[in-house]
Amino acid sequence: MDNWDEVRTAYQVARMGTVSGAAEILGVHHATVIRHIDAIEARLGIKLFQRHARGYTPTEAGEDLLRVAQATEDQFNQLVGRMKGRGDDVSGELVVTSLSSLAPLVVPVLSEFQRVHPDLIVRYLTGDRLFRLEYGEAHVAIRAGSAPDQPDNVVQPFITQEVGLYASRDYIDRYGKPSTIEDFANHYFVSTDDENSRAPFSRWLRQTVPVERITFRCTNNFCIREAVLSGAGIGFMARWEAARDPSLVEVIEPMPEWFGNLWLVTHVDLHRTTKVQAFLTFLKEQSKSWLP
Amino acid sequence: MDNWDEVRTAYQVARMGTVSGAAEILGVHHATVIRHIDAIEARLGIKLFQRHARGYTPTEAGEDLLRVAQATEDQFNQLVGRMKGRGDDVSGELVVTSLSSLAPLVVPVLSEFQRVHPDLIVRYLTGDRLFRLEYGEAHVAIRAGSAPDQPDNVVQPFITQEVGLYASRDYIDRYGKPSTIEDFANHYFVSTDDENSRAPFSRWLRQTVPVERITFRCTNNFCIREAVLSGAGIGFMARWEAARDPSLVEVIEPMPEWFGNLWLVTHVDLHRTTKVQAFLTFLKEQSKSWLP
DNA sequence: CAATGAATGTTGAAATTTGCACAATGGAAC
DNA sequence: GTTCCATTGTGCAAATTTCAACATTCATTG
Repeated sequence: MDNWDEVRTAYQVARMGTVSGAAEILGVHHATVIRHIDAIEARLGIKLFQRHARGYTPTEAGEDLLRVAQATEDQFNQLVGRMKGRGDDVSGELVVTSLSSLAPLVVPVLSEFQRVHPDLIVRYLTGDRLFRLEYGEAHVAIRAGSAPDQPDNVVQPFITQEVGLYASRDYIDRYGKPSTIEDFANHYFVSTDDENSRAPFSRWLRQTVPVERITFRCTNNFCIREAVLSGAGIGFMARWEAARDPSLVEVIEPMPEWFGNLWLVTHVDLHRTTKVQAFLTFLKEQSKSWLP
Repeated sequence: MDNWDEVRTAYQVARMGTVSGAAEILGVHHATVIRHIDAIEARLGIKLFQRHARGYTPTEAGEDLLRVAQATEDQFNQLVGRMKGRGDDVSGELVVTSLSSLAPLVVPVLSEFQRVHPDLIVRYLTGDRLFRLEYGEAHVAIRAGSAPDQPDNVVQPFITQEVGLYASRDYIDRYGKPSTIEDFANHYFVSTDDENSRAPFSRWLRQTVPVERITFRCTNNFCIREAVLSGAGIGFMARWEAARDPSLVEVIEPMPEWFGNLWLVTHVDLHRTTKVQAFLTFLKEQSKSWLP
């Protein structure tokens, strides 16, 4: 069965009983219909219709085809309905990925978004590796760093990630609070284990503080937070993150050069879909409350 | 969903994940595949695939289409299997029509044929009106008279219907047996009520015997037989029919001009099918035993 | 019984689709 | 980093399909 259009033509002829009627429904010339029928019969080597001057009467095989194609048309119509519906409202899956450190911000938004759209299934992917939009692994990505520049991706600025240098009250009580940057050489610092981290505050720390004073290093942002809270040293944290914990003390006034930008990235093929757009506007709206 | 071929193309792309792979399976150029995908997406206004350098990844809608089209292909393959199977062996329906007077001959043949092909459903149509092959009302017709000459029908000579003039022994005992044709004027005859009957023996009777001597007329062949058996008069019967009843006496030697030909007629579209051919050869084989 | 109308069937011209050649892209391996 | 390979994307000619107009057939109707 190499030509589904011919099946469709034969189906309409079987349904109508005449070539002309089928041609009108299909919106083609009746000669086309005749040729389709001749072609499919020749290819299968089976007569589907008995021809007479008053029309085409399906043979047993033709009746069988009629039933099958009827079901097929129903299936296709339902499919289109589902696809159109999916295009117009927000349902199905929404797959979002970000750095795991943003989870405390993103998860409440996703949760609320799901509550607004009960038909939606939310998948939030965080992990070591980057989930790739171009393979359909995610619909929306929240990325950090300099503006990504992939041709198939639609990138828009999201927020500026404001960070500060924090220590726990315990730490201040024990070692004092550094008053100047020069004083940093006498303190302990918590940072990422990745020496190539391109986060602006990481680079600033590497340039400003002697490496031997970075005495606690880990790969995961949650660990850094825990380390700072437990008094292991001074470390960078997002301001919104630090604000949640009253035991944290801002060591020095934040410097704008620490701040990095976050970007909202979508694949160009999905960017215009209602679902993705709905989520993007929702996300931007919610994020306004993240900064004072 | 106006173009089922494009659905099929999209299906293969979703299955393979690449345009090239789909093109190879479909036996078309990859440019064609790309154009089909573009066309169906444009028509539906829905993205089915995310394009990237390593291939096409189906979106949700694409996955949905994949499932539906997969089922469709299965259905079509099963359909072809059924149709081919039906073409190659003898099953389904076999619809035969004839003059009702031939039933005693035809029914045993049909019965035996059905026994040889247990999957077959036999429908034997006899009735006042002619069942028409060109509307698919029957697959095979056994017709009498001069060779039918319809363009869509395949006609082949079947047998010569040999008839004779019979009377019951009762009748002979009562009225004697006419020795010559001239003697007919003193006898009683049974015949059809149809004055326009074109059966050769009917015409011969109308020309040979005074109409007032045709004293028993009926529309049905069975009635004629019963009338002759009950001694109502002398009447024409098929020789095979008369041979079954020992109480019948052949009044005079049969004349060849009484005999009419029977024809096997099939619609041209069905004539070459295995089922019809199998029945025709079976019927001809069996009919050899009808004549001595 | 002739006229009518609705259907199929056939032919050449037009439009659409397809195939081919080549360019461009991006990932993977070395 | 460079090369290789598989893949997508595009312009143009060729092949195929489709359309339009006619001829034909057959049942119906007045």
